Amino acid sequence: MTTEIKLNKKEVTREKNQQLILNAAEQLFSQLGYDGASMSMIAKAAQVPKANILYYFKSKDGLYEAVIDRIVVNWNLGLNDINATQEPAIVLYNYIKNKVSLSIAQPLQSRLFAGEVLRGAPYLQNYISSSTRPWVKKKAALFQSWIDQGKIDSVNPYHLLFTIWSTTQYYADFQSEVLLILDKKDYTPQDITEITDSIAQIILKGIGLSVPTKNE
Amino acid sequence: MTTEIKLNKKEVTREKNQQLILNAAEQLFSQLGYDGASMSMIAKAAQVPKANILYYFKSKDGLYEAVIDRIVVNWNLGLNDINATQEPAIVLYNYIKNKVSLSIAQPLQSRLFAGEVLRGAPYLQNYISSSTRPWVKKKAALFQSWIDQGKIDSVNPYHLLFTIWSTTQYYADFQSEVLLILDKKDYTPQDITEITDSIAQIILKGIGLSVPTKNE
DNA sequence: TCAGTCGTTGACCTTTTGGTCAACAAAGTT
DNA sequence: AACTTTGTTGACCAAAAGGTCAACGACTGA
Repeated sequence: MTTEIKLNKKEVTREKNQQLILNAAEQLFSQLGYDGASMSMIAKAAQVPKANILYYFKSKDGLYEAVIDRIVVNWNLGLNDINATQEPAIVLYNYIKNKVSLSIAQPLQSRLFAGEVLRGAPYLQNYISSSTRPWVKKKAALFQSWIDQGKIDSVNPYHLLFTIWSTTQYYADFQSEVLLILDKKDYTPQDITEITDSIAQIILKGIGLSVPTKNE
Repeated sequence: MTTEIKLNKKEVTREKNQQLILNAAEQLFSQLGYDGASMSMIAKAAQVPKANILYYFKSKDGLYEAVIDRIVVNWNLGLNDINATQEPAIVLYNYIKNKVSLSIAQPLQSRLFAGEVLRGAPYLQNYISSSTRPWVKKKAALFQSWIDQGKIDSVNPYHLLFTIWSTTQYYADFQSEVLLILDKKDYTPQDITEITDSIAQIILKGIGLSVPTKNE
């Protein structure tokens, strides 16, 4: 029964090497896109022979899918942030705050994902249809119930969600443009606070709420 | 003096062929990215020998830059939409409406641009620094003056602009995701109205304005 | 200890890449 | 008509792409 407990030396190094490769691949795919990043570049970055990557992941496609799978798993962990039991203002504020933090903390993943979607999401269609869509549907229903109870203004729940996503992801995906315009080298902690506040203020007030004061 | 008036047969076909090539290149670069689209694919799509493209544009880089230049020129035409003389609500509403229309009418351009920025904007840095940044600065000053006059709420003007950009572009750049979630094949005219209304409602109310009734 | 499995890797393969070139066609100039 | 300039294009090239393979190394289990 406990077959997965004993980790051979082999299995340990296997896991380690795979993560090493995935890290390098994530970095390069995010920076250069699927076609822009070559197997030999990834091999060099991971300090591993190219043939070794092919041994683990079968093909470039396989590697790319593995990279995306890992991101999706990670992101799913934080997806259920929207909790129905609290007040709308608190729920939405926390969701926005978390999304901004996540975007800025993990821009590579956000950008890789964005690049995928930009090109028609060939590797993500299944995931979006089977995971994201039902999740969105549930949250849209929650928003609708808030509307029906008069807790928030009447807005299309889907577009409300898209508005939150677009504004929060923008700072990761279009980081280079934002920083160029703001004439900065990086986001400071103060920037992150300002971004969160701006977005939260506009969206919350925009649907008839006010930003919650600090009593979570 | 009037050397540019007489268009030789040569110059005419030159212009025509260049536009043909640029159209094909725009399409393919937008769909597949810089590295994903190859010269032979573009040549085939434009129904022109590959060597001919190289003759006109010198290199793949040259072609890419030409494609981007054309887009930038087109976009600049619509950039000065924000007009200081009218009421904030009307100005912003029209700007949002135009941006949504433009995004959905010209998704290829929006996505090509987005792909560029995503990868660090290597070909756009100069343009952003020299054109976009000053423009943004001016508009931010206008927003600030509205704030000082108490016409709109106090929000960071830059982030207000980023919010407008992100929400309006989202429907072009992430079209595949949006359509998958909404379970649609294309945006309908009604969708466009709903998108515009949602965004305008949230953002305008979010800064203390109300959506203008139909009297431009 | 000794098979047998799993992992490692340099050499090698085919295909495609961006790009060159030389020979030729077509227009403009005199 | 002769000459020059500009455009056209198939054949070609070196480099790099993704991927295969066979020989070898290292660990495990009996």
